[in-house]
Amino acid sequence: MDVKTLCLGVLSRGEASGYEIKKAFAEGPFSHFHQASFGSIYPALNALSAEELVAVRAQAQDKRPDKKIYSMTQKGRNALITSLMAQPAPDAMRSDFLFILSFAQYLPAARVDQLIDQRIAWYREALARMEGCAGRETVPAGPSFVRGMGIAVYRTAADYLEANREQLIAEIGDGTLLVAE
Amino acid sequence: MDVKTLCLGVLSRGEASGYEIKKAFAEGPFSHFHQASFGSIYPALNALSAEELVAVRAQAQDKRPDKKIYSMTQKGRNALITSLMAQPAPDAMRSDFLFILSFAQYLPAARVDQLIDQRIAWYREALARMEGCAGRETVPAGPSFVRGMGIAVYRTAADYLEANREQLIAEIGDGTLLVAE
DNA sequence: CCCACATATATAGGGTTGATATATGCTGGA
DNA sequence: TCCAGCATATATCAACCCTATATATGTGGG
Repeated sequence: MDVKTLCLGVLSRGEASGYEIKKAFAEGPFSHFHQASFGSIYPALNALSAEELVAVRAQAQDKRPDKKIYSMTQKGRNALITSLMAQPAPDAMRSDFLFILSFAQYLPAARVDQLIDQRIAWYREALARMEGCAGRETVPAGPSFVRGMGIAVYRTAADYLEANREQLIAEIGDGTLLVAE
Repeated sequence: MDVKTLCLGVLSRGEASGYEIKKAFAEGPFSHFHQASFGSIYPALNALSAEELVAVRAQAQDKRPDKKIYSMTQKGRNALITSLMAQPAPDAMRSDFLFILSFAQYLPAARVDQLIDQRIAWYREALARMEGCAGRETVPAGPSFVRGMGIAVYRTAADYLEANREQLIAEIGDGTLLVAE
């Protein structure tokens, strides 16, 4: 699933600028299962535009770069459906947090404690965001299902950290550092 | 967390070849929270070798390329600890599956059904693998904690899919395709 | 009052993935 | 039995993507 397809997906929900598409991945409804950066979004929008899968409309702004508002064409809609029908790549998680924790026995207990604190806070914040954006208008079945899964998984993760952190801290004696300072 | 650090992490558990490191990310104990490909592992091992963070030992093999067995040096051990003490990058999930499902209302119900089937099977298989590798030898606190979290999260995900799939299928009428054909 | 942040687009540089190349033994289905 | 596909084992390249940076300015908190 390349960034071009991800952009088409966002645009299928309504017109948007590159900046707004970025926000959809940073904080919006796609944030818990896909991300994309400016460095890939802007070239992708140019390519989509060249292929006529999206249309551009420049909105002049005072003392700012013109806002380029993109909207999906019928051709783009067809291309999106085709991509959605293709076999999805296997899911992938990347977590420096879990990688680091898998070496917990070599780290100071205070450090492990702090990392878990931060991670729980992050999950709780994400959960508040995801649970908060309910209710306003009727949500279609797809987004509702996906959102529910995100909430269930995040809640499990946060609960696990809270339930098992003390045991982990207890088991890693502070004297087992690989390097003494 | 670049691939060099990930390789050091694998090597901290014992010497290994590039091929074996790849397997640790594809099916091994790191597979559910990090991945790395040959295209990044082999250059990373060369760089680590040049920096003397790992040592290489060539094992001649019959009618096969020599197996290069890497082992971590004390310098490498220090470098790993330093990396583990740095602030971790935020966790990220990439799931084409969830992206596609968030457009479920535009897809044929049979397709959605099939995708969920595949995904549940994938989770169950991963769970069997993760639960299976228990018991053999005493597992340190870090890996045990991380493994437990992976199991908890995967089980929640699989259970959610099984509990909510029928409702999703029921809600997406098959006549709402964006493209006929 | 100033620093940090939000808006808004764009690009260069560097890291990663996925596909491909090379070479061979083993195994399961036709 | 034969062959296709998979596992072992290393290596490289193009395509893709992320991080950091550049540019320009309004706004809000300390």
